Amino acid sequence: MSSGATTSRSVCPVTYALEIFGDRWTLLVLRDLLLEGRSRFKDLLAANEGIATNVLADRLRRLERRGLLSKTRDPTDARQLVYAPTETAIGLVPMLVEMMIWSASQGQARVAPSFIARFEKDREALVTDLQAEIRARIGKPQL
Amino acid sequence: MSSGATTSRSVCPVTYALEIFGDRWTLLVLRDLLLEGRSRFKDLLAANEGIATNVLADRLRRLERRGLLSKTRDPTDARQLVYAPTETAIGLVPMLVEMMIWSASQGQARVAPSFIARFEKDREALVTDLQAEIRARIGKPQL
DNA sequence: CTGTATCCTTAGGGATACTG
DNA sequence: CAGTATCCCTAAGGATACAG
Repeated sequence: MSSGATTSRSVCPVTYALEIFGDRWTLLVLRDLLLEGRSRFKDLLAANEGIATNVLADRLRRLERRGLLSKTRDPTDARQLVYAPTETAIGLVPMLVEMMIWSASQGQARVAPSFIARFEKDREALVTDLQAEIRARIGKPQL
Repeated sequence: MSSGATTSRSVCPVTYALEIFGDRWTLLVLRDLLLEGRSRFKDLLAANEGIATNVLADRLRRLERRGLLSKTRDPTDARQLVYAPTETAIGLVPMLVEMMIWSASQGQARVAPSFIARFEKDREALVTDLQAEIRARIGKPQL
C-alpha cells in the first residue's frame, strides 16, 4: 500500500480527475467529508461499509498530499484528529451533485426528494448552499 | 474478465454511480463516446492509450447491459459496428463537464480556453449545446 | 483513537494469439 | 474489423495484530 508518487501530468481533464479519485474508495471518503460532515477517522471507518483501516489511512494521506484535505487536532480534545476538506475539495461539490442527480434519475439510488426539488428549482443555489454549509461546519470543526 | 451480475442495489447515489463507472476505464470510454465522438471499436482502442481489446470489449458490454450505449451496424457499411451513447449516458454530460472544469481549475489538465469561457458565461447553455451536438452526431452515426 | 505493519487473496488488467 | 480466449501477473484491497 505505497503512498505513490506525485503522478504523471495528465493532459486530459477526465484522466486527471480519475488519477485523484478514480478508485473504489476515494470518492466515498470525499462524500463523507463533504456531504456527510464526517471528520474523524473512526466515523469515516464506520461510514463506508467495510473500508479497512490501512486503506482509509492511505486514502486520507493521498488526499492530504494532493491538497484536498487538511488534518488538524481538535482544540477541545488534543487526542482527536480532525479531517477537513480544503477549498479544492469543496470545488468538487458541483460534480458530486451532478453525479447524485444522475443516479437519482436512474431510479436506483435513494436521494432525498427535497434535494431533488432544490436542484430542479435552482441548481446554482443548491450548490452554493451546500458549499456554504461545509465552510460553516469546518469553521468550527465540531462533531 | 467476467461480465458480472446486475449488481447489488445501492442506497447511496455516489456508490451507485461508482458501481457503473467507478473503475479505471469506463469513464474514459464514456468520454470518448460522448465528447470525442468516437463510435468504433478501433477508434476507442486507439484513444485510451493502451486499453486492451478484452478490457474494451468488456466495458462496452457492461455499458450496453446497463443501458448506457447501443450497438448497431453502420447502414452504409454492414461490416462496421457503431456504438452510440443512449440518453442515459448523455445525462452524464453535466457531471463530466463539472469534472473537467474542476480539473482545469487545478491547473493540471489542458482544457480548451474556449470551453472554459463558455462554461463561465453560461454553464447551462454549454451543457445543452454539448448534448445537442451528441444527439445530432448519433442521429446519423457517421464517423 | 489513530493509525502501522503484515500477510494473504483475488479481481482487474496487460499481452498475445486466434477467429468469424 | 471486431472481437474472443488464454495465460499470466501485479497492484489493490481484506483481515488482523499491534503500536503511539
